[in-house]
Amino acid sequence: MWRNYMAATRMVESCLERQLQRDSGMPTTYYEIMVSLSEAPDRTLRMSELADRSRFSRSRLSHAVARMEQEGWVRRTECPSDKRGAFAVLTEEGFAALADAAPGHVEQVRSLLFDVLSADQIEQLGEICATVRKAGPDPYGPALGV
Amino acid sequence: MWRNYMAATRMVESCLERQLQRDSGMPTTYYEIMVSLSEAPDRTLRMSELADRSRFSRSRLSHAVARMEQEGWVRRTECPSDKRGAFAVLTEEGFAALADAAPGHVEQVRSLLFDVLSADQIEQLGEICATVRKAGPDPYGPALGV
DNA sequence: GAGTTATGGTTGAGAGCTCAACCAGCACGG
DNA sequence: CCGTGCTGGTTGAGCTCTCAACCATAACTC
Repeated sequence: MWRNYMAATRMVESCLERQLQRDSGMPTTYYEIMVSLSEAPDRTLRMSELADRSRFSRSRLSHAVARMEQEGWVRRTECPSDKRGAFAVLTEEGFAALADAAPGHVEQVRSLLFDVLSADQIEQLGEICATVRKAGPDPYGPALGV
Repeated sequence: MWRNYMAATRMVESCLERQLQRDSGMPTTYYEIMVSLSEAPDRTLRMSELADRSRFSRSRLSHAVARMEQEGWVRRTECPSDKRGAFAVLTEEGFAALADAAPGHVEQVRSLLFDVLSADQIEQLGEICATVRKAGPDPYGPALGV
């Protein structure tokens, strides 16, 4: 059962990663960051807020945003009220790239998971994931600040 | 529900990776490779066989084994019947390292997943994973030979 | 206010992964 | 046999991720 779990989750993850990389030239990480930004007011978020939402370490986010910035998808601006702080802003290009990537990605998710499961199973899986998530350590990641 | 799924599976994966790396200085990848080897007769497997079992690309496996070899956990030997071929053999040190790592890892799996779910849920999850896995592309990875 | 500690964020080195290119050795057709 | 194509496996470049160290600013304490 455990091996089944590993195999299944790995497969899903791997397929998603591959599809997104192939069709849109971005890792799922970046996709998720852009999704978070796109949902924020002004498509803008503090770096740390963004890190918390996506459950990424600050370091990881910093590297990622650096890369995305040079891709033209994101811009950094400084925070007036706290001079250490930084905002990340999703650019028009970024939004466009996201809009372009989304349908394929969503479709992949559907076809891998939702299409093959019964309504009951989807419900069950939701329940299970919620439980696991709540039971787990929080934050589970590289102790907050890293 | 989808976000729940992502959060939960990521959390599990991330915790496992971290625990293993911290306590035994190896990524889960290597752990799995060694498990496969430890279960094989003579703790020996052809590279390609090993790749198939762990669902890793040949390239990935090759890099991994190279690293593990210089860690002293694995040895390569050549195949007499097919001079292109190579065997990977789990060394005594490798076996010891695995034996050392296993309890903590297993405990982590239990505490993250099995302890928090009801027997029914575990059953359901098993069913779900089996379904997803069978429905997915096979092989899903970097088209066989890469 | 001055010194200390905490917080926001970045940086660099090291490690693993992917992808594409590659080199052997094998197998098959003529 | 000899070429042509497969198969087993390796290699190197480029990318992301982690971890630890770091800098600057903010907040707290006396």
